[in-house]
Order: sequence, then C-alpha cells, then structure tokens
Amino acid sequence: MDHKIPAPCRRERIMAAARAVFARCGFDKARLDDIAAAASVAKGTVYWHFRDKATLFCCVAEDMVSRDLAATLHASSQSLSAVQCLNSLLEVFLKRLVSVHEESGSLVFELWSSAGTSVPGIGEFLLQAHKRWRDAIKRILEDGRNRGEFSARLDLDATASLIMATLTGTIVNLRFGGLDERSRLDNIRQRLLLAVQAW
Amino acid sequence: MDHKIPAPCRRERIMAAARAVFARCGFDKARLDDIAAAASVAKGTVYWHFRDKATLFCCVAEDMVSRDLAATLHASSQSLSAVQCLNSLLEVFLKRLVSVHEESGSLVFELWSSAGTSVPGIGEFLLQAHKRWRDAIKRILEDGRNRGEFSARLDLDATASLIMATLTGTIVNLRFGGLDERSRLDNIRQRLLLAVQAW
Amino acid sequence: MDHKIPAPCRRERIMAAARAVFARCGFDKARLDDIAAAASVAKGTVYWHFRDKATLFCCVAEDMVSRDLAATLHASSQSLSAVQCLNSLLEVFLKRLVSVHEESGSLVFELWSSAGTSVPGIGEFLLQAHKRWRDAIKRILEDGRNRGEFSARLDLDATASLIMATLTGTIVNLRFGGLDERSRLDNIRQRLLLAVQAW
Amino acid sequence: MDHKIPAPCRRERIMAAARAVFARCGFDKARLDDIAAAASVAKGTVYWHFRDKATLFCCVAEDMVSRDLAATLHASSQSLSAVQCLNSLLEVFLKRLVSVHEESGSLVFELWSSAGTSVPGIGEFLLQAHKRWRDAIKRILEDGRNRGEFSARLDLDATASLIMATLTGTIVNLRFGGLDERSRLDNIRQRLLLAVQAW
DNA sequence: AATGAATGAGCATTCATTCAT
DNA sequence: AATGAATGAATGCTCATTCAT
Repeated sequence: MDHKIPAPCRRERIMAAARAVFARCGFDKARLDDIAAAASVAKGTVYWHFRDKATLFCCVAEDMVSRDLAATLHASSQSLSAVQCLNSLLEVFLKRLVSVHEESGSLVFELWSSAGTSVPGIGEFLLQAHKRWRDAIKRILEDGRNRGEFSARLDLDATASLIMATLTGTIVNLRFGGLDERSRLDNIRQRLLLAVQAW
Repeated sequence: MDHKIPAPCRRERIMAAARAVFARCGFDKARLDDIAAAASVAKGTVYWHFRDKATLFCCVAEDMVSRDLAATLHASSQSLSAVQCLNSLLEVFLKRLVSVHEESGSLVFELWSSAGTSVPGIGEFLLQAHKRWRDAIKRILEDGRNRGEFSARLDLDATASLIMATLTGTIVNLRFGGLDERSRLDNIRQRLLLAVQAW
Repeated sequence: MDHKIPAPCRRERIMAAARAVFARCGFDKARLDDIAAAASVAKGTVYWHFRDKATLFCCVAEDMVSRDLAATLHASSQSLSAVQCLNSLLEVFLKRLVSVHEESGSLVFELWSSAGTSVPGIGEFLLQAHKRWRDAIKRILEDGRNRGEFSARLDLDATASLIMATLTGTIVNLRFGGLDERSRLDNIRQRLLLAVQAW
Repeated sequence: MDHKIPAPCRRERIMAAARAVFARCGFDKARLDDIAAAASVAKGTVYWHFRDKATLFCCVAEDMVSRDLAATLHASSQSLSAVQCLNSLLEVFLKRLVSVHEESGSLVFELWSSAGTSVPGIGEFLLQAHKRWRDAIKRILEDGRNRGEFSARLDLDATASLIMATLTGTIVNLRFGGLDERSRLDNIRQRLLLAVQAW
C-alpha cells in the first residue's frame, strides 16, 4: 500500500505505536490490531519483530526507562556541587514527567500494575529500574556528604529512598491530585533540597 | 448444595473474594468464575448483587478506601496536639500498608492503572479519595499552625500535597524498592514530622 | 407493596403483560423478568401460574386466536345471505388486524417463526387454528353454493384456501408493504367478493 | 487441519451453512458454533468475514431475496404478452417456494419475526424487498393495461398489492394449511390470472 | 399463593498467536 | 520481511428455572 515506509524503521514505528496504545489503553486492553494499525503495519509484522505482546511491552518499558534515566543523569552530571547536582536531577525528573513524555505518566501505572500478573519479568525489571534511580541519587548524596555539603550523619540509603518515594508519589499526585500540581513542582524540589540539607 | 452458607452475608463474601482475586490478578485478568468460586457462590449470584465486573471492582475499591480512611482518621482523632495527631495518622497509614491489608497494596496499583481505561468512574473516584486524604492532612496542619505548633508561614496545600506524595511513593517503594523498606517506615515518619516542623 | 392488586386477576394480568412483551420483543428476546415486571408480579408468580415460558406463550396465542375467531364468527353469523356473511367475516377479520389488537400483528409473526423451533406444540396449534378459520370460510361458501349465491362449480376447498391466503398475506402487506395498506382494506374485501362470485 | 477446503470459497461456505442453520433453528436459537461447524470452519473465521450474527443473517437474507427476485424476473422477461409474463412470474415464484429453496420457506418466517426485534435493519430490508417485488408486478400490470390485455380501469397499485398478498399468504398456507397445498399452486395461479383480467 | 435470591448452563464475541503465501 | 486470513481458547454476561421462605 504505502510504499513510503522504509523497512529499517519498522521496528521503531512499532515501538512508538505500542507506547502510545499501551499508554492509552493499558496492557490488557491494548489490542495487537490497534498497535499494528497505528504503526501502519500488518499484524504478522509485529510478531516478526517481537516474540509476543508481553515482550513488546517490556521493550517499550525498557526503552522508556533508559531514556528517562539517561536524560536525568546527563543533566545532573553537568553540575559541580552535589547540591546543584541533586537539584538538576530533581528538576529534570519532574520536568520530564509533565513535558517530554506525557505518555510516560500512564505507562508507569501500567508497569506497576502489570508487575506480577500480566507480564512476567516486569517485576524484576521494575526492581532493577528502581535500584538504578536510587543508586544514582545515593551516589550524589554520598558525594555531597564527602564534600561536607550534607551532614556527616546523613543516612544515605534512607534518604535516597525517601527522595525516591517523594518523586514517585509526585507522579501519582500529578494524576490523581486534582489540583494542578504542575505549578508546585519547583516548590517540591526546593523543599526536598532543604530537607536533605537539614537531615 | 452447601447449606452452610448463611444467605445474608452473600454480598460481603463476594466482595471479600473479589478483593482477593482483584489483588492477585488485577482487574482485567480476574475472572468472574474465580471470584464466584472463591465466594462459594454461583456466577449468577455475583450478577444479582453487582451490575457487572466494573461495578464490583468499584464497590471493592470504595469499601477499601473508606475503611482505610476511617481507621486512619479515627486514630489521629484520639490525639491532642497536632504533631501527635499527624504522627498517628502517618503511623496508621504506614502500618496498614504492610499489615492490615496486604491486599490493599496490590489493589492500589490496579486502581491507578484502571483509571481512565478499564473501569469508567474509577478516575473520578480516585480524585475524590485523594482529596479526602489530603484534606484530612491539611486540617491537621491548619490546626497545628493555629496552635503555634507549626510555622505561621506553613503553606498548607503544598505541605499536604508533599506529605501525600511521600506516603503514596512509599507504597511504591515497598513494592519495587527491593530493600525491605518496612523496617524504615518509622524513620520515614520521623523525618516527615521533622521536615514539617522545619518548613 | 401494592395491596391494590386483587389476587384472582393475577393470571389475566400476566397474560396481558406477556402478550405485550411477546409482541414487542418476540418469543426468544422476551424476558420473563420483563413480563413479570409488566404484570407487577414477582417472577416466581409467573411460574406458579404457567409451567414455563413456552406454555405461557401458547396460552397467550390460544387466547388471542380464540378471541379473534369468536369475534369474526359472531359477526358473520348475524347475516342472512352467504355473501353478506362472507363480507362480514372479511370485514371483521381485516378490521381486527388494524384496530382491536395491534399487538396481534406482531404476535402472528412470532407464532409462525416459533413453530417448529422455539416452542414445541405451536406448529400443531397453528395447523388447528388455520383449519378452524378455513373451515369457517368453507362453510359459508358451501352455504352460498347451496343457496345459489355462488356458482355450482365453486371449488370449496380451493377457494377457501385462496381466501385464507389473501387474508394472511394482507397481514404481511400491512407490516412490510410500505404503503399504507389500511386504506385499501375495503377495496380488498370487495375484490375478493367479486372474485368469489365469478369463480 | 483439513487442507481440503479451498480458501477462496470460505465466505460462501459460511453463508450456505448459515442459511441452513438459520432456516432450521431460527435466528435466536441458531448458534454460531453450529454455523461454523457446518461450514467446517473455526468460529473466529465467521467473525473475520462477518461483523456479527445479525450481519451474517442480513447477508444471507439479502442473498436469498436477490436470487429469488432475479430468477423470477428473468423468467417473466422471456415472455411477450403481459399475461404470459405475469403467468411466468407467478409460476416461478410458486415453484421456487416448494422446490428450489425449501430453506427459503423457513427463512422468510424468520425474517418477518426478526424485523424490529432481533436484527436491526431487517425491517428496512424487508420494506425494500417487498417494494421490489410489488414494483415488478406493477410494471407487468401496467404493461398489460397499455397493451389492452387488462382493463383500462385496472388499479395498478391495489392489484399489485393484492397479488403480493395472495402469493405471500400462499407461503403461509403451504406451511400451516395442513392440506397439501402444493398440488393447488397451479389452480391458484390460474385463478389469479382470471381475477386480474376481470378487474 | 407469592416472593425474589440463587443457580448454572449457554452463548456471542474477542483477540493473541500461527502459518501459508 | 511482510502479509492477513484463519484459529480456537477464553470469558463476561444473560436468563429460564428452581426453591427456601
């Protein structure tokens, strides 16, 4: 039909389509037909590139998390002081939530709910992803403690977990808070920095 | 067949069974047959009491949230000072997460993911529930500010949102944090109290 | 609830409700719940008065046909000449189709379609009903032939069948003819009389 | 499994099977499983070719009516005089009723009963089909009137409706008349011709 | 007589997956 | 690589019928 679609980008087209459909419908309600249609590809083609629906979902998830993590770490790596570093990380994390991938928001909830039921392997994947994020934060905190920017008694693990919780919970707030929490993201970032410096 | 099941508690049996199955399988993967079987009831009986699967899910959700909210508010209402009050609220909230309803944990993720896709009306319900929680916290904060326990400049809305975010994020941490975060719940509570008093 | 419904007319209420619902929905699509509701009666009550759905349908059918047949025969019995007699029969038959029981129209189609599939016994019933109608017509024709009003060579059976066919087909025309055939019923009657006298 | 079934005729196989099953069981009682089995096809295949049960039914109906109408018109188009033409039409119509499609008989009753209840769109379809038949008859009558074969005062619409009624009613007679009306079909045809020429 | 909760067989429809081309 | 027709297991929901009260 459309001879305009170059073969090599088929896989990417499918993943983009899948990301959109999974975000809109959730894993279970997403239909392979819709994904194929959204990618302007026959259903069989999806199966040539991905073993099955769950695998496709995992690929999409991995891709999304990798991009988010890379972008965040890159931003924070530009800074010199640990405080600036943490500030950048928070800023980028929160910004991405509302701008770059509006889709990500929905997908995260799908990831959480599909862990353990719909998609085998997602649970493990989420543990890894969570650890990657927390370790990144922990490293910054450790660095700051070594440089004297943070208290010597700062509990690295506990603090990193608490920051993760707040960031994660903000995702939920953005969706189900009712208020327009977007305008309060800067406020959240500043308070977190204050709190860390106080602990 | 089984003449042992007293008629009047049929509805409750079904809701309990549904809660368990929804928590284990998620909304989409949960089969009405399994719920009926778990309730030792014929499938038709479920439909006599609940219009459809989505309605059953909503009833279970509403019941769960109401119980959690009531228990939390009751606990915090026993205290005199706002700090104690907030402390109780946090304590009960976090305790319930890990003990009373282990099921609740899973169900919350289902609720989040089903909003907007699988179950019409859940989105609205979650907004209401979120508001109920946040308002409860806000009231305590306001009370504390009036009594001079908290800073006069304390931003009630922002702080309530931040506390909600942290509590909510802790639910996620407990599930996907990898570490055994349960042992750190007390730590989280204490830090939150400290932070609130500092803001 | 309503203590105003006298018990003795329960059976009649149910039959009236059933006639309406069967006419509106057809046998298969008619739900016992709807019939019971329309009769302001509990579902179990329907089963106390009628063995099952098919039996209820048969009772309704028998009642309807009996009434129609009785009314028609009564009308034609008032006349003296066979021509007048036949005229009355046709007139009443056609009039009832469009006025007295608008419901009858729909029910007849249901009867026809349910014969042999949905409702055992309906086929036999329809044969009997058809025979009763045709015999009534045949008797009038025979009477007229004996009196010299019709040709001595008039084939009683064939003519009766033909009249039945025309009357029956008119029911179909009224429903699926598109045109408003009601205004043409008199015309049909007159032509039939003319034709019979010519044969 | 069975590699003996050529792919291209799948759709036709399904329609033939559906026609048989619908004729035997009626629309509501017909099971998609039976239709699929009768067509030696998986149930999903039926849904690949037809949106749903109702659509399949409509397709079968349309096909049947089209074939019947085409055959009848073809036959009558061979004749020169209007009387012969009408004679042919009646002959073929009546012959098809009892020979070519014994199935048609049952299906017609299903069509009538499903109009307005079970199958949306069938009512409209029947109106169209009825009109097509009546118009064909009307055209022949008009032709005959112009040629002087019929009375100049012949009411085309009324006569066409009456002929339709008689033919339609004969379908009913054949099924519920009790007598073996098949032997009388010629008689009916001749009488109708006589009557038309007399009107 | 009447009620209405409970039952469970039945069925249309969906959709992930396969495979011949 | 790609297609899309074919498959068939899976499942939500309906509704006639029963029965304890």
